[in-house]
Amino acid sequence: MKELEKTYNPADIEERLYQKWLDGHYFHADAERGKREGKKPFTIVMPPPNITGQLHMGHALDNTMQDILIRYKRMQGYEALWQPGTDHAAIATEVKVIDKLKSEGIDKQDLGREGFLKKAWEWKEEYGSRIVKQLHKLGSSADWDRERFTMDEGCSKAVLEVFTRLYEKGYIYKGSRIINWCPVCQTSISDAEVEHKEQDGFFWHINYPIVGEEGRFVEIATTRPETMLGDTAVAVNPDDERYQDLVGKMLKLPLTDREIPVIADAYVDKEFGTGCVKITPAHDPNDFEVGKRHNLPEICMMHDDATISVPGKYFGMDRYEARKAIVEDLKAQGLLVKVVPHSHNVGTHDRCGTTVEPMVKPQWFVRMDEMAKPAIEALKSGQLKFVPESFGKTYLHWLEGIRDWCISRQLWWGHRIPAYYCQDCGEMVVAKEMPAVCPKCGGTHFKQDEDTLDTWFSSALWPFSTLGWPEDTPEMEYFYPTDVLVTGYDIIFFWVIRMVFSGIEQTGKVPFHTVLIHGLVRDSQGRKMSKSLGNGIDPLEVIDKYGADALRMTLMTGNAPGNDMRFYWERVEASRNFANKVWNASRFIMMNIEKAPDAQAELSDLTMADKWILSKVNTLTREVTENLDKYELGIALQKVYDFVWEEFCDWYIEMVKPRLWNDEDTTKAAAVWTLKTVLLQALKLLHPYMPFITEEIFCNLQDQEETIMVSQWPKYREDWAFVQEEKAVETIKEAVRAIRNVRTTMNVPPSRKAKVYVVTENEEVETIFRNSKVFFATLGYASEVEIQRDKTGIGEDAVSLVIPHANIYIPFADLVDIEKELERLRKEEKRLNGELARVNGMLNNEKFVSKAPAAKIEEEKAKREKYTQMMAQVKERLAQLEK
RNA sequence: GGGGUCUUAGCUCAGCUGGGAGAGCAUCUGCCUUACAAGCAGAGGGUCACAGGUUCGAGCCCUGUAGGCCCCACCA
Repeated sequence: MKELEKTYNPADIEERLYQKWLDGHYFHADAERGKREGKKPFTIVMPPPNITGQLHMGHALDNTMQDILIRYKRMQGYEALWQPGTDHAAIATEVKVIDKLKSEGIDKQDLGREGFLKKAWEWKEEYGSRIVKQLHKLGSSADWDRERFTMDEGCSKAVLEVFTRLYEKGYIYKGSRIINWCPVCQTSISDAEVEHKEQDGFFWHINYPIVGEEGRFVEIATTRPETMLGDTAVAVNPDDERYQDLVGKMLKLPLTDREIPVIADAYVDKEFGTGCVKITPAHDPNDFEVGKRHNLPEICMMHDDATISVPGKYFGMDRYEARKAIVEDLKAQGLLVKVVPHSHNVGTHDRCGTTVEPMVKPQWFVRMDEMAKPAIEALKSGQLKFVPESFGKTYLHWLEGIRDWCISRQLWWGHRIPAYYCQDCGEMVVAKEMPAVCPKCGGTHFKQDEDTLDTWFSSALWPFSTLGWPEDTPEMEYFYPTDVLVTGYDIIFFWVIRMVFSGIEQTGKVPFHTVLIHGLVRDSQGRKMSKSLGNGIDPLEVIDKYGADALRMTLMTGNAPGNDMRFYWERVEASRNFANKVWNASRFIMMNIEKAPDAQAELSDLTMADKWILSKVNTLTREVTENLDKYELGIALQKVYDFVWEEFCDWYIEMVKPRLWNDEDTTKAAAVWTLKTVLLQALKLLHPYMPFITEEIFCNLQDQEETIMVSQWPKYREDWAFVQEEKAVETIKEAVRAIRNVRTTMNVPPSRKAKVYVVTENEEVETIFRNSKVFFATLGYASEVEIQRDKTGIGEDAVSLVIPHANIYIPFADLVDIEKELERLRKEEKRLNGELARVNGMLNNEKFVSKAPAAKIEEEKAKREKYTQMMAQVKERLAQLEK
């Protein structure tokens, strides 16, 4: 056993212990071993962090929660697999690599696809493991032997398998649809990647001249005048009396030489704007639908970078530049009726903030209607559960209104779409490998589709692709479906939903039964932590300064599932203080173990105090286990905290000191045994939250087991439930608190000891106090303690305290002020009066007595008895003093 | 436009199936008591947003109101 430092210094132990765990392969889960030993599997797949990522507070929270669950289950004897890995993060990485190349003076296009991918892989090799190393510092007990990457061989194989299967089933198709286009990233993006932002803009009212009717116009209102270059109609509501005669007429499209028809479509809201809507099928999703219904031409009027592509004056202008020019020209021609300020929602790309441009392009889509159904059913039937439950509604709402998923991206970094085009006849073949011969023309030259897949396509397969699917691996058989998925509410749409329907479709099973949702970690003022604001706190800095345990604890205290939390240094300090408390309590115990190194004790050897704390830690064990099973991680931690600090340190350790200091004491061994036993058990309950400090102390405290990580999670024991002793100690605590309280109010310093008389006629209470004299001495600053049946020998100059079934008298001769005594007693009388009024109110209520549960009634009756009895004592004492 | 969520002590937040309002920090008063001053002992502080309802009993369940936050949505 080593001597411990006076204060806990995490930096001294964390790295060493993590290395020990790695060397001991404690993180490793094994399907064969699990099966052989008849263990139940417990599996969590880690949300793969982007290879471009740096550990931030969100990761720290997410992974701490997972680590807590995994460590807990591992200690409970499950074969616990925490499957880690990283995500190739298509756009994010491509952008990073492009930037890096740019700084070296290299252009992506010059490198060509092959050359670029080579650079991208180099980038991945160099930076991809950075975040993994950072996760180590957090103490994450993931099975790093199984670390995967979304673009590794196995995951890529799974992607090919899923793509070809879905294609054959008709669930993946290629088509020319209107999609969200990012003009800066130059790629299509999915609906989920579009973020709607309220923007102040204008409503431009423009007159479109009616052909053949000089001087007559149709007034339309638009927020995007530049798109008129792509207009192919103007629509009115078929029931709109104002415009009945216009339908079918032709309009001259200003600034162009085109004429477009007026059509009638129910999509138009008569009440909104002018009731006339310009239709631009190629640049607006609604107009696209209208266009389909009316067979309108789709005129694409922009290049991929959102510059104007129609020949003429505006050609090559940026869309906003063109807007200005067009408005000016309309004004000049007298066609601009008015400009009305108008705020509206604009879709932006969530990665770069660019305003998305709807475009019609040939893209690949996943049909969602059929696959959404079982995913909805999974939640409704209870096979899938969200914690907290309300997020289930978010999930359902999205799935019920889901549209087809655009999965193709015009990027190079990612899984290339396995579609091959015959260079002779143009036939398209979807296959896992490039075909040798064209099934249609027999040609042998093929070219693969240039597009890659949405990065979420591969993440959607993560729960099974990482376990070896599509192969029949032992891991698939044993660990799948997984158990819990832990993630933030911000990626339910991106990831959780797609994993669920992919899992059901490919494996026939819901990939996990519980989704544990957490909120965002915000700054002290409640703002989102962000790079641009510079308000982020780096978890690694917190670890350096206060240790990983303090960071983890800070993230878990007072945090309820799904709720955002604020992070600030004072909270870390509080956590650090707790770690130090645990450290010092352990230090105290170790110093005393030396006095009885091999202390063994039977339950019958234990004193009242020993049994009390044993009973307390036993109850704690049951409650913490229940809370953890319900994913109430914050509550469980709070309970361990309260137990360790208040019950164990502030009361039990203080109560036990006299026994340790007295060489004659025959119960010393029992005390040492209890201290050690209770501490070890508390450490185990705390270990999932604070793995490092608990491991260090555990190993210093005993030498039977080499790590707390795989020690057995404690169980509730009937033979450790000591009801009587718990009650007795509570009585003593109440008495001690009353004494301390009165001493403080009277300004008596601890150094001034005083004799304490306890007067009681209750035999049970008398026995308790008779056996507890020492506690009055050490905890209540008593010089001597007399337990007696009456007031013999107690002068009138004593302070008196009323506790249940007893009076306590402390002679403070010179300090006693009768007036203050009376005041104190009257205050107590008032309090008791209030309590009695409440209890009587309930018990005198017939309805309460007839309807409330019997146990509740008994409880209230017991209280009434207690308060009545105390009240009698107070009254008696008051009467004495008032004389 | 729809949906969700929050409103509890000066601040930040817990509060499990309804049964006498809690923690941390901050404040005030004493203590360097041989594990810990990153500590010990004590104290003050709350019509649980508001209004109704259900119930013997509501911070908790239901309805409405006000305010905050979030998500979704094609009103040009």
